[in-house]
Amino acid sequence: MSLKHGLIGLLNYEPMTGYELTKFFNESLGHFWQAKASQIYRELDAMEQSGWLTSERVIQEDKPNKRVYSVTEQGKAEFTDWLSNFDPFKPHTGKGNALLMRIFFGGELDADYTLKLLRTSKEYSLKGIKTLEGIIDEVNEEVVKQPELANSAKYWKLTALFGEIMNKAALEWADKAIEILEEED
Amino acid sequence: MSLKHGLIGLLNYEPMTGYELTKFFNESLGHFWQAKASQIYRELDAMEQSGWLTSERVIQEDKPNKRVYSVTEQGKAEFTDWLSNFDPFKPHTGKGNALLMRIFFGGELDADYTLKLLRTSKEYSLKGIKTLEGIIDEVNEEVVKQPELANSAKYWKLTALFGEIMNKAALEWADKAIEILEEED
DNA sequence: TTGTTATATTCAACAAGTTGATTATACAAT
DNA sequence: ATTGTATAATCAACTTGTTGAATATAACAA
Repeated sequence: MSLKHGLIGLLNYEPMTGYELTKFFNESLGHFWQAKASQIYRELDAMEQSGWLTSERVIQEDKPNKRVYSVTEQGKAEFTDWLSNFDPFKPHTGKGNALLMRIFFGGELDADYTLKLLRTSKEYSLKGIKTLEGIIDEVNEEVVKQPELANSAKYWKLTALFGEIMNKAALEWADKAIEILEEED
Repeated sequence: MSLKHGLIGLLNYEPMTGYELTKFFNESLGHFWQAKASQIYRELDAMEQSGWLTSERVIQEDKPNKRVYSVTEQGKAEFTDWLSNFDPFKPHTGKGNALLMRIFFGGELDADYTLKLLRTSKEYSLKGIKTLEGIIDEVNEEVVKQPELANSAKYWKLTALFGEIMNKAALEWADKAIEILEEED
């Protein structure tokens, strides 16, 4: 799971309450991953149980009291571990985009690491493009054998085309990202 | 949920067993949505409970016996309903891509419907591009205020750039798809 | 005869995410 | 007084998805 790690990543910037985290998370990583407050509070609790976080009750007078979470050494170790161990070839399960989550926190590690990530991601996209072109060819062959499928097949190919275009875009992005990271040396 | 509807969609082509469905699903829609056999059998069971499917035990001599699922009238109604009611502006939760799932089964409806879907999807992408450009601007403003964020911000912007490029690609895809669907009139 | 592959299904446990309501405090505006 | 808004957190129920094993039948090959 990466949500937990995304939360640690943000708490690493500065200690926060669940309330603040919820807003911060959805504002910063929100364009590729959103989480509900109820889930975030639950994860926070679980991470405290695991010893990744500690919390402290802060009494307020102008507002309701709050609980501020901080990352422990163990939590930091876990985060760095998560950040630096990524296999883009392992089909990413779950909802969000674990690659982007790691890129987001790229500033915490050497630029070299992110560059490596991006280059591996390019290979992944290249592989995807080939697979999808293969799928389109297969569908075309099927239609030769069963011409009555032609109409349905048109739509099937549209979804494969989507994948192809998206993989090409991901490739383009990785190239631009590499350029941006390399240019300022 | 769309997995259920994807399964009905395939069963609509022809009645199948859970075993066949699992393979068929992952081979056809697999490039944007994958499901494990254990989940598919569970959904099949749930849909039979809901009256969307009926099943029949088929005794085989050369192979283990099997259970063949067929779509009921109620299931077909549910499927058509799902297919023709889609709000691309409702942030799509869950894992797979519900838009693509609908496009995949576009052959079951008027081409006009899919065209409408694609045009709405374009608006959605356009909106996304603007939002992401806005995010990049905001991050840049933040960096002016807090120059020490510059390094981290570089990575944050990389994720926004990803979103921007992806949305542009989705736009490009929708245009091509519209072209393909329109050309053969 | 033993192992392998393909067919076919089931199940328990867990992890992750969503819905929606509820509770509480405090300030500001109407 | 009441309504609205922001802050702050909690909870139960449910849905969706993953892991991984277990069970069973039969063909086929070593």
